[in-house]
Amino acid sequence: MSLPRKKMTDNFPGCPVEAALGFLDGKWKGVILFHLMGGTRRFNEMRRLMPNVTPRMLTKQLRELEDSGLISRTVYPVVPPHVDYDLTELGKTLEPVVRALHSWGLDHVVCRDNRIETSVEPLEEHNF
Amino acid sequence: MSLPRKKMTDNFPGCPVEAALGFLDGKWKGVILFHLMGGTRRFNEMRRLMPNVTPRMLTKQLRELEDSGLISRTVYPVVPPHVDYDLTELGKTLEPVVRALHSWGLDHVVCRDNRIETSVEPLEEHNF
DNA sequence: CCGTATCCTAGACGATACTG
DNA sequence: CAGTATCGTCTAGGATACGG
Repeated sequence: MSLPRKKMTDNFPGCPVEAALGFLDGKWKGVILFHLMGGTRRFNEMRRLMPNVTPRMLTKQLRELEDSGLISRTVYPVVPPHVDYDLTELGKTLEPVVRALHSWGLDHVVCRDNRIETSVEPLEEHNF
Repeated sequence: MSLPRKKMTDNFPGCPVEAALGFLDGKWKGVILFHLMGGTRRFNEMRRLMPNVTPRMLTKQLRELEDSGLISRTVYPVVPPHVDYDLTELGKTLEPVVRALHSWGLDHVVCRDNRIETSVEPLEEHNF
């Protein structure tokens, strides 16, 4: 039986920090989680929040987060299609981590246009 | 505090979370920072702490962290060579982030022994 | 002790176009 | 609206060997 061929040498994290970062690996995962902390989001809503992410990459990162158990994908079989993305309970446990990252970024990095972005129009207020 | 940039050519992050993660990008940076939180470390000391990292990769990640302003490298011109790595003041500001990652890893991931599991929800396998 | 020097490959990431 | 399908580039990361 062929196991998914990836190098089996050190496939597994040797340290909790490495393990945790493994879940955030990927260019957009942290940002996706951050935006989902503001509540349910739909696909094109995310695209609007993250204008530089191509649909292909957004799909890929969302699927990986879903496979990791951090977010859920809910499909409503209607026309036009309606898909909701949410944090799972496990995903919500990452909030302190994402909050710490966000706080550090605010304190130590100047973002594009010198403008600080927060999640746009959150369904629930979250003050960081 | 000065405003560090990884590289001048880097795209500006569109979100503080993305910005912060940019500094931790790389397979071993988080773990390196974590170990340096325990105090000054020397090169081969780090190798012992991270047995799976090749010297090439360790050097590379250390240099990038240094370029980011998160760690300092102190060379003592003696024989045999003696080099100390430490967190800078900026690097120390990342401690809450690294601690959050570490804590999450401890709470939700079981490392070693060829298995990785979460304690919250059943997870499919991960390839790290 | 503390690294470099080469060489190599998988896959991450992006651009663009298309679809049920 | 919410994605796929292709194709292409680039580089992070590893294996191995050597050097001051």
